[in-house]
Order: sequence, then C-alpha cells, then structure tokens
Amino acid sequence: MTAPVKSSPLGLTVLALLHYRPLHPYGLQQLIKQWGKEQVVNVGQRAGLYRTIERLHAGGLIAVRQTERDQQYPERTVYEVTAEGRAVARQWLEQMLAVPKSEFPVFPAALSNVPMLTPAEALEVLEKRAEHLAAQRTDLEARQAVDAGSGLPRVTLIENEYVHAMVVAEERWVRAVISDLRNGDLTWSPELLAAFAEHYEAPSAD
Amino acid sequence: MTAPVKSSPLGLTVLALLHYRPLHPYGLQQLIKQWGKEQVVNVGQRAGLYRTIERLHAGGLIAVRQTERDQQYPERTVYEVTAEGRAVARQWLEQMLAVPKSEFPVFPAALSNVPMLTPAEALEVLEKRAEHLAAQRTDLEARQAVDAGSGLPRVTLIENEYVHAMVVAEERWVRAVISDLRNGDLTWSPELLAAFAEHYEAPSAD
DNA sequence: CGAAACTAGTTGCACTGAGACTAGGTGCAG
DNA sequence: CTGCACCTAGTCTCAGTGCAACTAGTTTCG
Repeated sequence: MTAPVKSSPLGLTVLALLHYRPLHPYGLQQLIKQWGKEQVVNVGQRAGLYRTIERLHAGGLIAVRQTERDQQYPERTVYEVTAEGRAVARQWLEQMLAVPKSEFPVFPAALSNVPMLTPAEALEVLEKRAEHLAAQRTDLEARQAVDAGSGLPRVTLIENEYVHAMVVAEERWVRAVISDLRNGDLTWSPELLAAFAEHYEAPSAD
Repeated sequence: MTAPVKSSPLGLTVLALLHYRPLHPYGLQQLIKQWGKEQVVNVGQRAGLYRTIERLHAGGLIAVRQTERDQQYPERTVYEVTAEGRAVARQWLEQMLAVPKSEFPVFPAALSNVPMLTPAEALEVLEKRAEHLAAQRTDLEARQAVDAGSGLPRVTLIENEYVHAMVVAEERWVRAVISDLRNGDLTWSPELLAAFAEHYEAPSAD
C-alpha cells in the first residue's frame, strides 16, 4: 500500500479531465484554459501541473497510455485515469464540496491589523480595493454574458457564479465599511487603542 | 542590501504586535490567541511562527531586545520591531488591503468538477456544506455577541465582521443552488455533458 | 535572415501546513 | 509518592505550492 495521494484542486481537475479522454500534460493545460478554468485552478505555471501529474502517477491514480512523438515536438506522454483514480476523484470531490476548509486568506489577516492606520488612511486603501473588486466583478459579468450565449449547460459554469457571488459580497462589505468610515460610525485613535491594549496583559514577558 | 522579506499574514501580525511591546515568540502566540486572531492568521503550529520570526530577524525588520531566563523555563529571546520593520509593516498592510490577491481556494475548483456527480449526489453534498456553514456562522455570531459586551472598539474586531459576511454570502449561495437543484432549475445528465464535451476539441492529442 | 513569440518541459528556491519529537514543569489521582 | 496526563517552549522533517528562470526547438513577421 503506497501512501495515499493528497488531494489538491489541480489533482482533482486532472483526474476529471482525464475522464473525458487520455491526454498529455500540455494538452491538459490547454484544455483547462479552453474551459475557462484557469481562474479557479492555477495552472499558470506549468511546474505545478507536471509535479501533480507525477504525484498522481506515483500513486497509481493515472497510468501512461502511450508515449508518442510528433517529430517536431518533444516527446509527449499521454496519461489515462485508472479505476482507482476514478474512485479517488469522486471521494476528493465529495470531501471538497461537503466540508468547507479554513484557508487563511490574506485580506482578513490584514484587516485585523487595520488599527495600525489612521481612519483616513484606511478609507483610502479600502477605496482602492473597492475599485479593484468592481473591475474584477465587471470582468466576470462580461465573461458570463459571453458564456450565456454559448449554449453550454449551466452546471459547467457554476464555479463562475460562485466566484461572482463572493466578489459581489466582498465589494458590498468593503463599501459598507467605507461609508461607515466616511460618516464616522467607524473610527478610532491611537490613544484609544493604546488604552484598550493595556487591558490585554500578555503572558510573562519581562 | 539583503533580499527584501516577503510579506505574509503572520509576518505582518508579528510586526504589528511588536509595535505594542517587545515580546518573545511564545508570548506572541499567546497574544494572538488572546486577541482571537487564531481564526485569521494560522499560528496553530508554532513552526511557522518561529520560521517567520527568523525571517523577519534576518531581514532586519525585528531585533533581539534581550535574552532572559526565568530559571524554570527555557531561555526566551525577546524581540522588538526596528524602524525599518515599522515602515515595512505599513507597506505590507497597505498592499494587502488595497489589492485583492487571487488565491485559489479549493471550493470553486471542486465546483468546477461538479458535473462528475449526478444532480442528486450534488444536492446531498451541498446540503452537508450548508450545514457546516450554518454551524460556522452561528459560532461567529456567538463570538460577536461576547465581543460586543467587552467594550472593545469596533475596529479591533473588524476582521470578524468580514469573515461573517463572507460565510453568510457563501451559505446563501449554496442554499440558492440547493433550491435550484431541488426544483429542477439546475440539472444535467451524463449524455448531455458528453455531447457538449465533444464540441471542445482538445489540442492534438492522439 | 534575424528577432520575437510560442510550444513544451525542467529545475531550483523560498515558503506553507501539518505533524512528530524533545524536554522540563505542573497538577492530580490512585 | 508515584505515575499519568497535560502544559510550556522550541526544533525538525516532509510534502506540497507559487514563482521564476532556463533549455531548446518552432513559427511568425518585419
């Protein structure tokens, strides 16, 4: 029994795509891009893809179908998913969908240190973020408009709906905070914070 | 000129806490937990904390204030933030707040492979997720109720508001999809998908 | 015909997450 | 009063990730 392969978004996607047909690594990357999934799986640098494939291969979840050479191109190894790979893909997928994993994104961590700035400075940087989010949102909306015309079944684009919903939610939240900063519902001063900091006595320090 | 230190949520938090007072690594961990920031910065395993501190130290952002020994405890090194550390912390914070970084969480990646399941199976796993999210949400709400009574300034707890808003948004989205699955607004079958998959001809494969 | 850009795969490095391990200290129960 | 569990404090290792550079052929276009 070899050590079980750890699940990863890219690993799952590779297994899923190999369900449709055996393929070589670069072809997988192309396919991911064609299906518009680069937004969501991170295949930007190929290194991760090759390493993931190696790992899946070592774990027996995929197997070499053939190695072909098309003279002008370097040798390409075509992989196919194994029976075990199918079973594992399903388990991974169910796990990933059913239980939310806590992932420590940077924004909330940064937010927790926002008292380091003055309210005016915080307002400024959050306005920049709101603009970035708005740009991202309109991008997503444009993409959705295009996809709507493609006649693809809705389920194949469901992840875009999710990403959109989350961006919208974040933008709304940021704008709400901005408005609280503007009208003074949310404010602070270094002295006020210092006073409260003293209540929190740290464990034996000096 | 030594290589610039890469920013990280934990690095920022360490610098921020050392603004209040010089402290040793374990004390920092305790402080993070006391302030309820373990939700958001990931200091669960100390290894990361020690490595981060080493890195900040090597980069000149923090300096050794003293090494004390409290006989019964092992030696503890107390660090303080340097002038450069203060400047860098501010830059990091502004960057992290102002520009959203795309981070590839697993859920959207998993969603993009949801057609591997049947609609009925998808419904089942998403219901599990909705329950997990609801539990997480009520936890956050309980915590907020407690915090509200503590008299702490709102800004010091702002990250909890954000996390709550995002959990709520995700739960709403998941429940909306569940209801679409239930009433048939969202459905699919293997044959339908196979038909569409053929339209997407992959780059030279065989 | 030469520069730039694309195809395809490889390599290295720094960082992260998770866990095990050491090693002394403290509290409690049998 | 001894052994067990748990706490404090720090270290180590391993697998996995993100990012960037590098090789080496290929096509495109001025």
